[in-house]
Parts: sequence; structure tokens; C-alpha cells
Amino acid sequence: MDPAETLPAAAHEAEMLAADAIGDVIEHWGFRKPLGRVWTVLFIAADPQPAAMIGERLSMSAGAVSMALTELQRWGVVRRVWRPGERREFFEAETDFWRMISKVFDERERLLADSVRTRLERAAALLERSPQTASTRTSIDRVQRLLSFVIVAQTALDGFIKSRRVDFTRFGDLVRFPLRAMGRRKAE
Amino acid sequence: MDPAETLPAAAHEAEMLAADAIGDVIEHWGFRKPLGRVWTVLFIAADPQPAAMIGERLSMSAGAVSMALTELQRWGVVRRVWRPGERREFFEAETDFWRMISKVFDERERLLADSVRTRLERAAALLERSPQTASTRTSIDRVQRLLSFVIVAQTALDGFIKSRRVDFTRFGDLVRFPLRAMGRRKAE
DNA sequence: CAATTCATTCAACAGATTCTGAAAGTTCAA
DNA sequence: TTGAACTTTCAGAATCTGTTGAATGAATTG
Repeated sequence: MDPAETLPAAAHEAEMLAADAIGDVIEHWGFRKPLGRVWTVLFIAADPQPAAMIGERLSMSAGAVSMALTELQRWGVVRRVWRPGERREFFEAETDFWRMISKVFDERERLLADSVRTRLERAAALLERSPQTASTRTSIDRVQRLLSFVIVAQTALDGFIKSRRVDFTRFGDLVRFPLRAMGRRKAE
Repeated sequence: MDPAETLPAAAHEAEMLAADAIGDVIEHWGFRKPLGRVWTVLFIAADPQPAAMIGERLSMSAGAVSMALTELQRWGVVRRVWRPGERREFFEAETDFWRMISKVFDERERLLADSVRTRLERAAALLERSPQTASTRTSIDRVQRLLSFVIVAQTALDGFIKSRRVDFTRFGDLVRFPLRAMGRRKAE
């Protein structure tokens, strides 16, 4: 009667394989692994599932499942489903990969990129106000290159989200630059 | 006499701003923050620097600096430089952003992608061997979609590294699919 | 070849996350 | 409104990660 127990052993093993694999991917992208595991179980399931079932399948406490589901909903990759006549709630995974990716890029990457850009701008400004020795000038140049790179990356990501296409070729000389103000060059 | 101490306060502050900003980026990408901080200090410096200087500037112990430098060298983003007549060793940052990005993608992302693909393939195979209920069939479909997505992503990344260009538009229907074997669809 | 100067390694520590389990909170039916 | 079924919250426990500082190792020079 319990879905977790009626599930054939092979199917359960398959589910764990997939859940852990995606868990690793998700962890690689800076989220907690259980988020990926929970999402995967929901994604693989044919129908929306109750929280208790996830805990059983993944051996997670009710608390951990609840936290994971809350966070997944915050990211918009899991939806809550009410079933008429059922007291408990069911959950289903967002199946549109692109929508998920866009959302994460948009919220997470942009936030970081903004903060990084601001700080690099401040750093460049501070250096420009410092005594202009040769080495200061090199430092300014390098910080500005970091800054340019962040701006390029930000622009590219924005474009990617909008067009699903990104092209770094035009920025070749920006990202693979020969340093302009080389500190005294090695004798040779 | 110590470079860290002759550095004007503003320049030092600028360096910290930049180092922490890049540290955050690097952490966001799954590396340890000190790696980004150390790389940044070297990148901003006009000349190769000794390990001790990094520790002073970033308030890190000699051990921590050594570990960070070792790992940065493993990733090929910092090089060791011997200076004739100098006993200690100097370090300089790789300045070619593109080379750094390629390297990381190539080593790190590919490794994970391979492992994930293998596991998903195994999961799909296991499910195909299970009793073919309607819900099993849906599960197979979903696992295969995950698999397709991983393959697409892997291909796209490979292409990106080679051409600096990536195009997801052709995969639109793969990543934003309408599920084929929908569990009973909602009444509407 | 001994002394010196650095760099590296590693075990113990400290701090930060993450999970658990139980208590509190919600919701719904009667 | 009360009780049953679930869900959420949260303090404490467990785990993980990263750092320190001392011991070890390697290179150079007198």
C-alpha cells in the first residue's frame, strides 16, 4: 500500500542512481545536494507525490524534506498541488529545463555579478586616486581587465537567457589579452 | 622594506576589495574562496610575488598560502617563477582568462558530466528491465530526458570550449519539452 | 657539510553547515 | 470547536570544511 514499498527493487535502485547523479550536478552548481535529489524523485514520478513519500524513498527526515521542498519552490522548480478530497499536499517537479536554468541564472548569477562589478569599480577608483607609480598603473590596468571581463560575462549571460545563444568570439582580445603595462619585463 | 607595508592604504583596500570580489566568484563556481583571493593578488601585482607576501596581504598562514598555491598550479592558473639569484620562489597569475575557463570546464565539468551520464544510463537500463506499468514507462521517459539534457549540455560545452560560441536554440524542444507520457492529465 | 631559508605536509582545532527529532502550527472534517 | 492528519519550525547534535602552527623536507650558500 505504500508506494515506496511496492516499488520493485530495480526501480528503486534506478531512482537512487538518478537522484544521486542529479544531486551531484546540483551540488556542483552551488545548491545543496538534497535539493537535487528531491527534485529528481518528483521529476521521475509519473504523478505529484506527497512529502512523506519523498522522505521514505530518500531516507530523509520530515524536516529535511520540508526544507528542501520550500527551497525548491522558492526557486520555482517544484510546485505544490492540492488534490480535492486529499488532506495532505502533493508536489510536482517543473519539467521545463530551460525555464529552470533561466530562473537560476537570472536570480543568482546576476545578483553576484552586480555585487562583484560594484566592488571592482570601487577598487579601480581607489587605485586611480593612489600615487601613480609604474606598478600602480599596472594594477589599475589589471583591475580594469577583471571589470571588463565581468561586464562581458554579465552581458553574455543576459543575452544567453534571452536568446539561448552566446558568442564570446568578439571578445577574444578582451579575454585573451596581452598585458599592456607589463611590469619590468624579464631580461631576455 | 616589506612590500605589504610600503603599499599605500588605499591601494591595499583596493586589493582587498578586488580579491574578495573574485573570491566570491570563485566560490560561487565551486572552488574555495582563498583560491580566488590568492589568484587575484597575484593577478593585480605587476610582478611575480613570493608566497610570504601573499600571506601578509591576505592574512593567511604560510600553510594556507602554500595549499592555495599548490591547488592553483594544479589548475594551471598560477605559475611558479624562479628568479636567478633569489632563494625563495615567486608566483605569477595566468592572465589569459579564456585559457583558464577552458581548462576548468574541460577538466571539471567534463568529469562530472561523464559520471552523471553513466549513472543515468544505468538508471534507464534498470527501469527498462522492470515490469512495464504505465508509471514505469513515464519514469523511463523522464530519465531519458534527463540523459538527453546532459548529453546536450555536454555537447554544447564542448563546442563552446572549441568555438567560444554556444547555441541552444536548436535544442529548444528538447529542453522545453511537453512531456510525452503524461501521467493522467488534469481535467481541463 | 652544517646552517639557513623557504616550502610543504599534517594532525588538531574552530567554525560553519546541515540534519534530526520533537514541539508548535495549520488545516480540514465533523 | 475539537481532534486528527500533516507540515513547518527550531534548538541541539552531528558532520564537514578549512585553517593553523609545528614538524618535516628541500635547496642554497658559506
